[in-house]
Amino acid sequence: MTPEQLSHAISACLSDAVASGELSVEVPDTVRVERPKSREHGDWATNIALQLGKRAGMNPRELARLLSERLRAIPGVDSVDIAGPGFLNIRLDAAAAGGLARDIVQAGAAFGTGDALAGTHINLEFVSANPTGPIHLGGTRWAAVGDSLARIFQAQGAEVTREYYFNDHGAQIDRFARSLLAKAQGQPTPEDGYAGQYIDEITARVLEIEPDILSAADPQERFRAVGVEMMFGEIKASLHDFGVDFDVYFHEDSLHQGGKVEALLEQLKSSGSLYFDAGAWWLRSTDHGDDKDRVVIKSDGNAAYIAGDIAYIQDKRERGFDLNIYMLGADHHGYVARLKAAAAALGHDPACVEVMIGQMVNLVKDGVPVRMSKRAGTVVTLEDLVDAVGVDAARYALTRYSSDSNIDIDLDLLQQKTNDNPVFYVQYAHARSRAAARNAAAAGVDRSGFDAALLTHATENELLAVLAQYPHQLAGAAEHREPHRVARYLETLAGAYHRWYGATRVAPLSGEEVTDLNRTRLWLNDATTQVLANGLALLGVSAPEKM
RNA sequence: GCCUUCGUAGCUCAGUUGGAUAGAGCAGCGGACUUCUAAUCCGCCGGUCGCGCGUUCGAGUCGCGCCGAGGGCACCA
Repeated sequence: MTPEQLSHAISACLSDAVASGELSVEVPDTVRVERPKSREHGDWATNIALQLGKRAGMNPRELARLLSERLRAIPGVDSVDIAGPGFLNIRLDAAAAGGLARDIVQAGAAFGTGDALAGTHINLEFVSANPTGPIHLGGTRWAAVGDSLARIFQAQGAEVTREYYFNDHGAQIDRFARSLLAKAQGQPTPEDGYAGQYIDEITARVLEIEPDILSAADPQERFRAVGVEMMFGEIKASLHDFGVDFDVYFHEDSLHQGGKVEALLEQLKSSGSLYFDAGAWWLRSTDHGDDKDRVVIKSDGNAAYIAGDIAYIQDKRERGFDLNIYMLGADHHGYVARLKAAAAALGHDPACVEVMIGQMVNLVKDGVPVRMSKRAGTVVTLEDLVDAVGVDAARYALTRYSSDSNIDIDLDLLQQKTNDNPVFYVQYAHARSRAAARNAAAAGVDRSGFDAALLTHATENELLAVLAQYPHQLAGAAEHREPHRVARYLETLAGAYHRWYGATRVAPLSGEEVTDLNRTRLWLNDATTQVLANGLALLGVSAPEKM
């Protein structure tokens, strides 16, 4: 019996009590069932009596008593105790708890998935780094977190489009092109230009493709066209090697081609969505929490940058997305209000725009923060990180922390102490369970028999309980947009598995006969393998057969 | 000044939407492999949850005010 099933059973008990007239309260849709911190408090606990006591006008302990009598009658429930102010502590019999092992194996990759987001079309925009250089650590964090989040959404039934917005329209692209041109001409980096080894490399490659580029009519334009395309290629390749592939690479330039932005702005002007003041046209972003309204059309008649954002949202809506999520760095948190205001001006519900603000990744060297500067060429890139620790460790390290917290990356430390990375703890649990299965097979243990009542060891009770929490953890990760919950859960699961492994055996000792206990434990072993694999897949981390 | 994120063990961080005695890893100390992987496990040590009020049966979690750290506050893109 899973916590979900128990939750439903408790709801049914509440409804029954209402029907019999012993209770008068609105029965909630879901009853929260938790794993108590202390094992003395049973397998599962609920505080539902405390929550409903006031609304029902009843002493919580009395309400708990009504519930406990009904719960005891449910098959699989071993005992129900009332504790403290009205907690219900529930114990299941081993057979009821152990059935989960078989359920998980049979569900396979589908175990843990849900339908909370079924039918929802989500546009998830992340990374979106300017094509003026390689992806740095900040972008790498969003690549890992964003891709994982996309996988988590899909596991809840959503249709997800991973989108990358290329800012290839503005002045920073010109600076990039000027930097390439200057390099090719043997001149120093322009005042506001970009420097770094990658500039040298891109320049050299452009010259290789177009040897006569410097004598072209407009060499800077040629460098812009070829160099930017080359940078796109580099970025896409790095992300692909990182296990992140976008469905759509959206070019800002495409919004401006054919006067689309201008036409949309005219429409907004005439519909009264923008207002005119002091020679400029403004967006009412203060309605959505901004400090001040934002200029959309400057007094010189040109569109401000935000005009592109407005057109972009409109484009996304026209492509049919219910939910448009922007993953931005903390240095862009001021964009939240204007993006929501943009949606509102277009006549959309601002709730269709959701902005996730993630904190910064800092580079640390010998315990001292180091400023990363693209122009100075001191950036640490996605490729640097992968070269140092590999894709699995890099993705895991970036995904296991809440996006709300800053993270410090010390490249030297990561290189020296890779074994401290918890990813190995989780991966090892998977590899170990696979080894246990191989050995079991060699000893003649198969899954022909299953008797859940045999799973009585304390570590088995614990492992089953942790396994049972996976669907809820996954749903929470999707709901809160927090992939780190999956990583933390996997660490807990790996711990429960390692303890079980140390305390029991799947395969019989040599000379012993294969029993149903061995077979049943193989189910439990394989169930753990499955959940570890399912969770690691959501993080984009491999689940090795051997380590 | 305003907005925003953070402040939990020596260090890095969780904390299941307000529950019972606040957890894990690392670091430190002490144990466990003549049988499925010791990249593991067990034990010990370690806390005024930044500070103060408030909300209520109950606060690390919610509200307000301070203190401290990071990031923002353009008719730039």
